[in-house]
Amino acid sequence: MRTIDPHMQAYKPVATADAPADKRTRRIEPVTAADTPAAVPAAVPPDPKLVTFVELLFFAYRDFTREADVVLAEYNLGRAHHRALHFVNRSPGLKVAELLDILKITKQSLARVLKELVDQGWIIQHEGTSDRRQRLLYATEKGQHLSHRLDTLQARRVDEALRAAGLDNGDSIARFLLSMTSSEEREKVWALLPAAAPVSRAP
Amino acid sequence: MRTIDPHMQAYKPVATADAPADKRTRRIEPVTAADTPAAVPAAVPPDPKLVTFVELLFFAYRDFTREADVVLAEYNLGRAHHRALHFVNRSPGLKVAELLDILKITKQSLARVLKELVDQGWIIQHEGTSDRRQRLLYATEKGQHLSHRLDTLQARRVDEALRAAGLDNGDSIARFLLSMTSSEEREKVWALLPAAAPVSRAP
DNA sequence: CCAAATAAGTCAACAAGGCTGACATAAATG
DNA sequence: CATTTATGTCAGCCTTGTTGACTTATTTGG
Repeated sequence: MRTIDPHMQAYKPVATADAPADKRTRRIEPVTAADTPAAVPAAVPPDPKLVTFVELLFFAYRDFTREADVVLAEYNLGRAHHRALHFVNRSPGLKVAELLDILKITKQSLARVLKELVDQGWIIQHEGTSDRRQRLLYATEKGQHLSHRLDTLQARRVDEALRAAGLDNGDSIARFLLSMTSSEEREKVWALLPAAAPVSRAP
Repeated sequence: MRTIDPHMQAYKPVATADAPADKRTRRIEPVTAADTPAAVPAAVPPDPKLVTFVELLFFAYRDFTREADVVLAEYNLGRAHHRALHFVNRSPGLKVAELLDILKITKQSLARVLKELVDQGWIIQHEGTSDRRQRLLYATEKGQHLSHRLDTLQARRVDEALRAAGLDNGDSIARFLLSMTSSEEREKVWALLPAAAPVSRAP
């Protein structure tokens, strides 16, 4: 089993074929055709209109990220570097632990990327003043320039899309996207957004 | 076939001056501060409000995909399998070439994933009727069930987000997302969407 | 009719960026 | 002073991308 979360092992084979299957705690065993017979009443099919949004999100993200990739490739950097640099530049003095919580990757994964960013002079680390164990992260001038360049590229695309969608004010879209984040994360994401953010109060 | 690599090159030294390296894979000297001097007029800084959308898109996608991962892990499947299965189930009889164009990955990458999906009975391939070179892709009943389950999961999240954003009708969001796709791709994406799709005409 | 183009598959090697587990170090804290 | 915390590191593995160089059927165009 692939491990996404440690607690995933909890899913264990359930019931026999005639066990009433709870939709959310489904079985695990390699599902054969017999496991999903026509006899099991098919759940209400997902609204095609809603599925459209899922697909649009995929296509939007697919193309959106590729644009920055081209620039990053000039410097032999990848998306992982981009994300780290962006959030560091965005929040100067960010702690490593905070960055980890934003990116939701392991510290070993981040370490590899961060090491390259530091070695190549995109990011510098300063010892924390109140807590000298901390390595506060700052984008160098060079790092700020690159981050700025990438931000501009992506901001332009967002701007064009907002206009194309006939929206001078994208508040509804911001609220939609914020609501798409996990509820447990929403407050943190909201807190991270700039004061001028196009989202009002979190519900 | 593919011309853009989303992942970047190695940190390995490339080509001497007489070896005309591919533009995309050329190793570039570490950019020093001198490469981005103040003399180059600093562009207008990106609107923080627009950058917010970039971040929200990141967070939304980050959490959105993790939800399906949990289900996929039960079957030892990954996101690559999910994407392939989804679009096959969505368009029964899809050609391999079409799927490649949707996913924007190489056929070698797809082959690996597709082989597993076929071997494990999620997808079957039929010889094309008009063109017998084609291997038309269909989700098996089992594959349809899984795809349906994942779609339902994601559709529910979209639905909740639409409601939370106070939108009974998400047309503006659909238009926004469609506009976020590359202009060259937009027509194809639009054509793929179901008739009931919440987007009117492409401009 | 046959040469060339096309649809798809395959082998081999490699890169990027995730992951786990185990351990190291310095500083803060009770 | 023992323990916890913030961070770093080594070693190895997995998924999913990539290139390049073919092969096999089948269709198509001259």
